[in-house]
Amino acid sequence: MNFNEKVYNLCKKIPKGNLSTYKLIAKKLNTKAYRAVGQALNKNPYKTVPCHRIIASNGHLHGFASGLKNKARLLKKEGIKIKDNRVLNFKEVLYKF
DNA sequence: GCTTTGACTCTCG
DNA sequence: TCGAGAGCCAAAG
Repeated sequence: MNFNEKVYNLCKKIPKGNLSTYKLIAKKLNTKAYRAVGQALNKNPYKTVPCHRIIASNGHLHGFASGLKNKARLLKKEGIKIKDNRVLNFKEVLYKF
């Protein structure tokens, strides 16, 4: 299994209503390639990967490809509060694997 | 095969 | 609190 697939695999494990960060994923993979994780998710070929559930480590939405508004609304539907591109209840919905 | 770039994060001033 | 620099890894040019 290559690096990207590991990333996708972990993302799919995030339950609905939760989210995670690049940092945690990289940590779980025993690497510090935070940026590589972002790259992999940016152009992930798998529709099954909920890439919108992955955000920056400080709970800030750091710029998604398909528009922050869209992703923010999507997350809201799952019970995550978004305001000004930031996750309000970040600590509560953070999934730590 | 080397260089650049990017949905990142940490540290320092 | 905020910006700049460094470190990290993979993919594209």
